[in-house]
Amino acid sequence: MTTTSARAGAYHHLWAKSLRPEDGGPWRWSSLWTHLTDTAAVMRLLWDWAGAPVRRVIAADAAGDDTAAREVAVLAASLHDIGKGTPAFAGQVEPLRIELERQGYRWPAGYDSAHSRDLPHSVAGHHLVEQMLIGRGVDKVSAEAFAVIIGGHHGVPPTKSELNDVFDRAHLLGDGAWREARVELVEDVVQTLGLEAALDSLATVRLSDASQILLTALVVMADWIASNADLFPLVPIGTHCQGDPTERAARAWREFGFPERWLPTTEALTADATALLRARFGVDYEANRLQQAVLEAARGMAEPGLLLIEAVMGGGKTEASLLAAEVFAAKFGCSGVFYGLPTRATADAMLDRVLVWWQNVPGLDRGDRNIALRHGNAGLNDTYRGLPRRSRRDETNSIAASVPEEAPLEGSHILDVGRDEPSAPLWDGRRTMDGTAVAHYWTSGRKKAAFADTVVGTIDHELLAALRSRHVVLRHLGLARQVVVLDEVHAADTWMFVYLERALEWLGRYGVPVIAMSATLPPDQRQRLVDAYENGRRWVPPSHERRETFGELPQVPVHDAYPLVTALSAACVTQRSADPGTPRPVSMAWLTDDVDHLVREIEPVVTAGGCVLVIRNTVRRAVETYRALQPVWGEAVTLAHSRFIGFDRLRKDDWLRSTFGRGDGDRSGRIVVATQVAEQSLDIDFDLLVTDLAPIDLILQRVGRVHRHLERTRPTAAQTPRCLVTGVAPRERGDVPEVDRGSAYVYGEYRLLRSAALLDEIVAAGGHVTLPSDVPSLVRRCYSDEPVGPPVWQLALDAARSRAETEQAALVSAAGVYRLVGPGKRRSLIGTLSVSVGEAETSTDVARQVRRSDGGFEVVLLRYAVDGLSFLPHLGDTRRIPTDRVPERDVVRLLARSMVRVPAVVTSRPEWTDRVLNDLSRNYFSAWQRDAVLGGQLILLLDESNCGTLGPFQVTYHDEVGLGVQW
DNA sequence: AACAAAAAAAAA
Ligand SMILES: [Fe+3]
Ligand SMILES: [Fe+3]
Repeated sequence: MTTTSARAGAYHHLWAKSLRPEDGGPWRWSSLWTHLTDTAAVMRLLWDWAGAPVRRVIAADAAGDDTAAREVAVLAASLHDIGKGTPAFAGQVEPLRIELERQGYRWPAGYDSAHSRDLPHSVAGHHLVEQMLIGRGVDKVSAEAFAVIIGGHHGVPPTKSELNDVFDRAHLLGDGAWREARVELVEDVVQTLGLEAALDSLATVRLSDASQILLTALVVMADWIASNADLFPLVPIGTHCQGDPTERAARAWREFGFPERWLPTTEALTADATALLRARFGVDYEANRLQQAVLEAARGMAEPGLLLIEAVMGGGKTEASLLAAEVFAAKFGCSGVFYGLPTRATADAMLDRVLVWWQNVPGLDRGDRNIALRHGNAGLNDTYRGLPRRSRRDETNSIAASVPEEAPLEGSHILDVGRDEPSAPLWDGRRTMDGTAVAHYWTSGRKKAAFADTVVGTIDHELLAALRSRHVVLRHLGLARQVVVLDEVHAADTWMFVYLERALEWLGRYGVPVIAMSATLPPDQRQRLVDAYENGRRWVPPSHERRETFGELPQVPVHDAYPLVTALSAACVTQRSADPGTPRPVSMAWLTDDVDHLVREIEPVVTAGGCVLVIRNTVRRAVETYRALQPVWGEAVTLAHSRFIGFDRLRKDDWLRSTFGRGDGDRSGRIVVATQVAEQSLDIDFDLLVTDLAPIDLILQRVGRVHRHLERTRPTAAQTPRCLVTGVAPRERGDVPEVDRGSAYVYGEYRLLRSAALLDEIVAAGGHVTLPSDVPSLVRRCYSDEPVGPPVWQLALDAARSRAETEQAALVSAAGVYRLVGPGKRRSLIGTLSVSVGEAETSTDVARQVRRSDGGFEVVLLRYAVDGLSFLPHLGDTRRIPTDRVPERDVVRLLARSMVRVPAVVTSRPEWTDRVLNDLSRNYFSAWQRDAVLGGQLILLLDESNCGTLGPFQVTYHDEVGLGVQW
């Protein structure tokens, strides 16, 4: 439906998109007018999708007027690519440039299409819009706050210096015909969409930083939709797209088939807890005390806030959190849930449970509901892949998902895309072996994942909202629509906590209800979470020059209870405790750190048919212990740690679960030697526990593995649950312990000494702890600085403390370099993602990551033979693996399960790193790079005896011992 | 020259 140039006015020849002809077909294009009006019309539709919380944030800057706020959003969308109306951009495509020249446009002498990079259209657009607003009498601060949405519509807002440079590049901006055309274009667009009032409103609307972020994200999303050539087809050059933009957008939106957002009912606000539980999860049992307490707490929260649930694993927390999430969604208008977990494996498991809830939870919405799984290997999850790929409103109710495409999009060559932008992404691409960034993960699911109503993923996807990274605004928009649930918060280390706090500030600012679940937290961390959320919530409209005075931050009472439910709402903290369950006494004792003593303790238990778990703090110690026990007990000894390929880890986890889980496993006489992998979420039970000294919370977590299943009958030698703590050099009673060096590296000497002092106390008092009632006070004391231990320890404790404080401070400051600025700190987003070279080089620990990397890295472990690559033989798949193309799906899956982490030693010196990377670079297969799972992965090849070389190191792999690195 | 576990990484 096109005709030859129907519209008068030279501005109609400005272009936004062009399509390079394939096989010599005619050029196609989209005029700037078309693209701007399309994007603006899409924005009007997106406004409803955005949901109440997002709209409230933006409307607050427009005197609470939702319609006025929407029109500001539409205006921003209608101007987003105005920077394409410049010689810098418009000269890039020859045939379009020739047409423009015919219309009277002129290019500066010596213009070359490479000049477009000197003035990216986003930066030009920011400049033009800011100048236009200032010309209309808008003050500079408000003008910048609006203009930066245009400046940031490609994911990175411009910096001050980039904006200053525009003044020196006026020739690329263009005057005369260019300026006139832009003025006419804006007039036409504004009139077409009825945006006159919105334009006038900018004189009084000063957008806050939060609104700037959400509006930028909405513009990006509208732009992506309006740039989809299936929904908004390009037309042959010389013709113009016909039809009313609003109608075009409405048709496109229907075709797009985006599921209607979840509109929760008010049922959860009043219904009985047990009735809700049964209806949402299809169970027949009654709601427990914790679930009731959580539901009550959520109902009692008048404003969006933070709900902190400290309780043991398996206490019905997941169900409790989703009931609370439904309450919040009903109260505050959230469209779904973000459920964040610390690992991909736990996220995979959670998807199944959240799916049940998502299918059962009632709503006023009709049709499908959107859900996404968000983590690196989401594409390998069968549940996720099994969900319908696309949804249409007229089909029956089902869950729709955005599942990654099998293969990257090929054959389309949209030319304008980012052509005038520096090509390096803000994210440092994966370091590849030939030194160039080739890490192109491409899946259609990835981008859509942020837009799903409900998302299950790794907690990283919440933490990433606090990282200075390209398109971080999309993460904000996604989360601002949701109730955020974070599980196993205690697992966050110092580095992650830095990001967790900042992310909570922003969530508090957006009024996003947050449910955080954890084992007992030290009071200090509890307070910091509350402070972060509350600090974000306390914002001042940017039009107010003076900062309003708020009261003191609410203090969280120190309450040694477990389980404990802490609720922050409207600047008030309330706490509830729930039923702690059956008290479990466990006897605790020290054990001398050598093989003889260990054997002597294990022997009677094993002989009597019991089973033993030995947890070591380092892989080295675990392997040593395994090797020492094997001569005595042979096959009865099993080793578990993280330096196994995924295939073996799954195999071992399954075996652990079936052998030591509930039910009758073949557990008699068995010994498991493990690192911290056995501390994680496995529901396994042993008759005796031996553990290295660790911070007390982790010891208690490990203690949770001994006599975990109360109903089980035990051998006489293990009638009482016992935990033996070792990993400390022999000492006289009362002496300062000398902790193992590796343990000190992992946990820090200070925390270990404090933990040892508490254990000495326990032993001196009879050698018993009672779970869970003793947990809170022990955790509190281990993580505070209050005096512990006898007087002779104090010197050592003080020294260790000051070292710990120095290290902690260094880590926090390194982690903070790439952290986003908090809400309310800046008037505009200008430069908000940039980090100066000076800052970035303050320490070698500085990294643009939400988790600290230790220098180790993952490799795919494969066997090399003359006729090609194959899997390690014990995987039982003898196929040769093709390297000239992306292998079949099941091969890719097995490749993903052939991954193992190489320890950090190999990169502990730059010269080794170089040699290691050099070795790995030989196994670079360009055909694999376009696969989402394989792209950028490092490959390590082993010979027939499972040996390989990595720079100066020899590598071995054994399916029962794991990866060994020797030198 | 020793030292866990865990995750991330495309655009209009
Ligand atoms: Fe653009
Ligand atoms: Fe655009």
